[in-house]
Amino acid sequence: MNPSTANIEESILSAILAGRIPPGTRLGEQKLADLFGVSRTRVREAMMRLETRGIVQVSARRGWFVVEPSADEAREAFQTRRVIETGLLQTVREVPPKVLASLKEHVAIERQAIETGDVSSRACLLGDFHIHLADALGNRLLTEIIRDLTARTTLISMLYQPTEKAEESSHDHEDIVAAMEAGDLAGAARLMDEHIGKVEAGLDLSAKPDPLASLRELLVPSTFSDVAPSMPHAHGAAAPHAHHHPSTKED
Amino acid sequence: MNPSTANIEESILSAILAGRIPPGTRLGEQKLADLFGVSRTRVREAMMRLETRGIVQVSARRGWFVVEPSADEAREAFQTRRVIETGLLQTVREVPPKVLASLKEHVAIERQAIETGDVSSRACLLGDFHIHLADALGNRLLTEIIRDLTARTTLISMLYQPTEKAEESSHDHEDIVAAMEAGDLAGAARLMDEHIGKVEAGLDLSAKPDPLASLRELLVPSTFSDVAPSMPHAHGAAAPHAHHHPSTKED
DNA sequence: CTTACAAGCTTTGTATACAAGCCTGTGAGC
DNA sequence: GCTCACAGGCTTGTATACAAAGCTTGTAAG
Repeated sequence: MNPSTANIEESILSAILAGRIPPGTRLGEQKLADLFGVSRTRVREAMMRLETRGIVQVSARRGWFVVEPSADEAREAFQTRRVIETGLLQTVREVPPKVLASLKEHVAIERQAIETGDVSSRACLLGDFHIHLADALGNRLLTEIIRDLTARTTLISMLYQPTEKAEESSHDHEDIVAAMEAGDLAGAARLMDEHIGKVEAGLDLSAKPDPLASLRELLVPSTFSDVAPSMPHAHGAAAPHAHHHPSTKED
Repeated sequence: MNPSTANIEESILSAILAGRIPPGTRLGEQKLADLFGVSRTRVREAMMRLETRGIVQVSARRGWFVVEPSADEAREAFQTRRVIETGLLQTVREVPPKVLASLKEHVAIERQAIETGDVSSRACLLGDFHIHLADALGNRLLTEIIRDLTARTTLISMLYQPTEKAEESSHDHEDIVAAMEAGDLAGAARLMDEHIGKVEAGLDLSAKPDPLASLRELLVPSTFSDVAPSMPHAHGAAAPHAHHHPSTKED
C-alpha cells in the first residue's frame, strides 16, 4: 500500500484510539490533503479504507465523519468484543511467561497513569490493554480486528459514557492477568466477560447523541453545561444528556 | 456507499466464497470496468475496499490479485476463526428455536447437495453454515468478520487442501447443531473447535503455493500432473505438490 | 416576526489525462 | 546458437478538472 495513504489512515485511527478525535468529527478531504501534503486522491483512499473498517462514514456531498455508533451498533460492538476476547482466552492453552510479564507491566503503567492523574494517556492505555492481549495471545489478524473494535468502543464511550471508572477497569485488568498467571484461563475469560459487561452497563445507551454537543461545549463554560437553560435547544426537545468527555475512556 | 462499487465488491467476494475464483487470479481494472460498465475509478474503490478486508492485494503496476495466503497466514486465519466461532457459541446463553430450525434446515440442504453430488453448491454451502451461524447467533458486525474470514479460508483450502472431506464436514455441522439443540453450548463450542482443527489438519501447509500451478494444469493432463518429469521446473526446485481443486472446499 | 425561496459558495463525486513501471518481443553482439 | 540490452505496449499510479449537490446566507413576501 502507498505509505502516505497508510500514514493518514494510521494517524486518524490512533488519534481516535487516544481519544483525541470525538465521534462526529468532520474530516474534510481538502483539509486533510493540505495537512498531510498530499492530493485529495490519497485522502479519499485512506477514507474509504477507514470506512471499510467501520471507523468513518461518508455523507454524500457533505463530507467524511467519524462514526457516531447508534445504541444498537454499540451493543453489537460490545457483543463482538465479548465473543472474541473471551474466545481468545478460552482457546489459549497456556500463557508464556514473557506474555504474562508484558501484560503485568502494562497494568502497572495503567495504575501509574491513574495515580498520577494522567488522564490523556490513561484513556489510551485502558484500550491498549485489550490490543496488547490480542497481540500477545493471538495473531496479527486478530489484533487488527480488536484494534478496530476498540476504536469503535472508544467512540461509543465518548458518546454514551456518563461517568468514568478508570480505576475499576484497571483493577479488572489486573484480575484478568492474575487469573491468567494462575493458569485459570476459563476464569480469566469469565472475568473478561464481566469486565466488558460492566463497561457496557456503565453506558447510558438511551442517551441519544446530541447534535449540538460540540457547539454547546464551545459556547458554554463546561462547568455550567448541564445548567444552561438560556441556551436555545433544537426543536424544543429536552436536552439530551449525553455527556462528552473527550479524554475519557472506560475500558 | 456507491451502489456500483458495492456491487463489484460483493460480486467478487461471493464468487470467491462460491469457489469460482481461485487464489492468485488477476483482476485487471480496465477489464472489470468494462465488465461492470463503470469507470476505473469505481473499480479501484472496490479493489481498495477488498484489499482492506484482506481479499485482494495489489502488486505495483502489475495488477490486483486475489490473495494467496502463506502457510503462516493460513494458520492465523484458522486460529482467528477458532477464537471467534467457539467464543460465539460459549457466549450465547440459549438458542432460540427459530435459529435451531434454520440451522437444521441448512444442514439438511448440505447433506442433500452431497448426496446429489452437486459439487459446486456444496462447496458454497459448507462455508455458508458458519456465516449463517454468526448471523443467527451474533450480529451484523460479527457476520461480516466471519464472512471475510470464510472467504480467506476458502482460498486457503484451494491452495493447500489435497483431499476433500465434505461428508465429514457436514457431519460435524450436524453434531454441532445437535449439541446446540441439547442446550450444550460448551459442547457445541468444543465440537466447533475440533471441527475447525480437523479442517486445518487436513491441509498440507508445507506445500508452498505453486506459481506454476495454473500453467501446469493447463498444459499437463491432470491425471499425470504429479508425474510429469518432462515439464521444466522453476529453479530446479522439487515439484510443489499443492493440489488445486477449483470447486473443493473443506469447511 | 416568521417562513419560503433563491443565489452563491463549499465540498464531494467522477472521469480522464498523463506519468511511471513492468512484461514481452526483437535484434545485436559474442 | 545463446545471452543480454533495449524498445514498445499495456497496466496501474496520481493529479487535476469539471460536474453535481449540499449548506449558508440574504432577501422578500405573507
